[in-house]
Formats: sequence, C-alpha cells, structure tokens
Amino acid sequence: MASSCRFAFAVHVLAVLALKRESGGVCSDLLAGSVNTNPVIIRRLLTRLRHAGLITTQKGSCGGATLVAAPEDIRLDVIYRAVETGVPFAQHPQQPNKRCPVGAGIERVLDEVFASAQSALESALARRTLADVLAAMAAEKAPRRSAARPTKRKAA
Amino acid sequence: MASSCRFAFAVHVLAVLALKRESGGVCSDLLAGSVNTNPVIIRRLLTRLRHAGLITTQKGSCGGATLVAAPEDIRLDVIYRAVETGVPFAQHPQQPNKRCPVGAGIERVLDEVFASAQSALESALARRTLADVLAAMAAEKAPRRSAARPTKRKAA
DNA sequence: ACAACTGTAACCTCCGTAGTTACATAACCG
DNA sequence: CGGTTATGTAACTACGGAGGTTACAGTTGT
Repeated sequence: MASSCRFAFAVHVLAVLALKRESGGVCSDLLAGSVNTNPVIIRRLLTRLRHAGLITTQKGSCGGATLVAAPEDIRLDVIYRAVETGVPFAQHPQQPNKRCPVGAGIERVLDEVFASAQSALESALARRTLADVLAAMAAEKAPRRSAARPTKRKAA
Repeated sequence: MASSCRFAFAVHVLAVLALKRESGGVCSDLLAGSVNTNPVIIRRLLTRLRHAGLITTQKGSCGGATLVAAPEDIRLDVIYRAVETGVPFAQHPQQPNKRCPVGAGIERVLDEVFASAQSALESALARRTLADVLAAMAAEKAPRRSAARPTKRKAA
C-alpha cells in the first residue's frame, strides 16, 4: 500500500495557519519552509483545501492563505477527504472469473467490506479536531510532570 | 493514495479455499483462473498467507493450498495484516523544520493520530470473518424475497 | 511600474505493484 | 528410476501515482 503524505502535509499546514490566525495571510513559501518541501507542493495542497472550504487564499502582494473556521470546528476527517483522493483498498484490477461461484459475487461483498472499513477510519479521524492537534503539540512541549526528559540529564 | 489489491485477492483466494475444503489442496493455476491473474501472483500471495499461519501448502503432484482453520475463525483483519505491508498514511518524507513550533512537534502527534485511525480500520475488519463473506455471497445469489431480479424477467 | 504573491502546466525521478518468463526444487506415481 | 505436477523465487517489464522542480501567466498592493 503506497501511501501519500498529503494528509500529513495538510494537517501541518492548517496547524500553522491556526497559529498565525489574526496575523493575515501566510504565503506558500513560508509554509513550504516549515513543512520542508517545495512551495508548489504547498500551493497544490492549498488549492484542495480551498475547494473544501477550509481556507481562503488571496493573490498578490501580502496575499496568502487564511484559515476560515476556528480550529475547534475543523475535524480531521474533513481534512482527510479534502486532500486524499484514493482509498486504502483496491478491487480486482481485472474482472474475476464469473463462472466461479466466488468470482461471481466477491466484488460486491468486498465493496461493502471496504466501505465499512473506510467509514471506521474516517470516524476515528472525526473524533479529533485541529484544536486537539494543537493542544497535543503544546502538551508535548510542556508535560505536566517534569518526568521523561529524553536526553541531557547531565546537570541533575 | 495508491492502493494495492492484495487484500481483495487474498479474501478471494481464501473464500475459494473455504469452499473447496475437504476436497484436498487447490493449485495456484486454478486460483489464478478464478481471480483472473497470473499464477505467480497467487503463489506470492499464498506465501504470505502461509507465513501468517492461515493456510498450508504442499509441493508436488496433487499438492496445492489448504485452509488451516474454519472460516468462522478467520477474521478479516488477520488477512489484512498478513498481506498488506504499508499503512494508508505516510509521514513527512523530509523532516519538517524544527525551528517552527509546528514542525517541531507535528510528527509525534500525527503518529498517534495515524495509529488510532489504523486501529479503527482494523477493528472494523475484525468484526467480520471469512464465513461472513461466504454468507454474504450466498445471500446475494438467493435473496430471501424474490424481488430485485436484475434481468431476464421475460419468462415470468 | 514594480514587487510579492497565487495558480497551473510541463516535466522529471523514484518507488510500489501487477504481470510475465524462467527455472530450481519437491512430491507423487508408474 | 523418470516423468508429471506442483510450489517457491528470481529477474525483468510496464504502468501509475507520488513528490519534486522549473517556468510562467495572472493578480494584487504600494
């Protein structure tokens, strides 16, 4: 299963936009610098996010992308559907042999199985919002207990 | 997301083996005929299924593949993990910019999000067994009501 | 006019997958 | 024993989707 990193990029970009909200549009070069990729990759991503109604973009000087809704109102499944094209499963590339009792009916059964798995995946994503992602990142930086400092314990 | 059809092939093959249980091994040529692909594709699949303990194979004349357990005891998530290598999501191919507050922490947050989505997907698959697939195929052929006969209603 | 942006086309490279051919190996049968 | 029927794998091709890159037309604010 060859996966794409578009979903990861999208969450990353939207998280930056959430932090830079109220400070005007963010240009693709800046976002590309944070994601560490090419600005065109970001712009292609922004186009999809704009079509999904998650952001607005503005051309021209001092333009850029802006988050439309509050991070609490952006569920991750919406981001997923906005940027991910295919499905994690694929059917038979060639039609199976219909003279075999299995080949005759397997495709419709698999369609249903795939749909329910896909639905479960999206439901899991729907349980989190962009605000949850931001909170998790903040919690990483400032753990409530001072335990589990990974390295640099020399000056204890 | 470029998906693979290995899972579809695997369910198909195991369904055939379930139907042909008690009648000895099934050879890869026969399975390839039902799936409508090359026998080598089937053999590569059978190797994975054998490593997962789902089937046994026997070389030589009148050899072939045999289902080990009862179809009721084979959950689809086990098949999924047996044949599918990658995950539906991918992280940043290049490490994000750690000087950006988002780039510094996004990967670990996404790891957790991906894991929960993956877990939800596999749980959905785990709710079905190979026997359920066989039952669904049988139900397709013989609907409990005589409604919805697709074509050939001429001789009513 | 100029500079700073987006939007998009065109192209490249890389990688995973299905498909194909070929062949070594193993089991069964006469 | 030798022949037949299988699996198990290696080696190769073709194809498609992905990220990446360059280039450029269009748009907006100063």
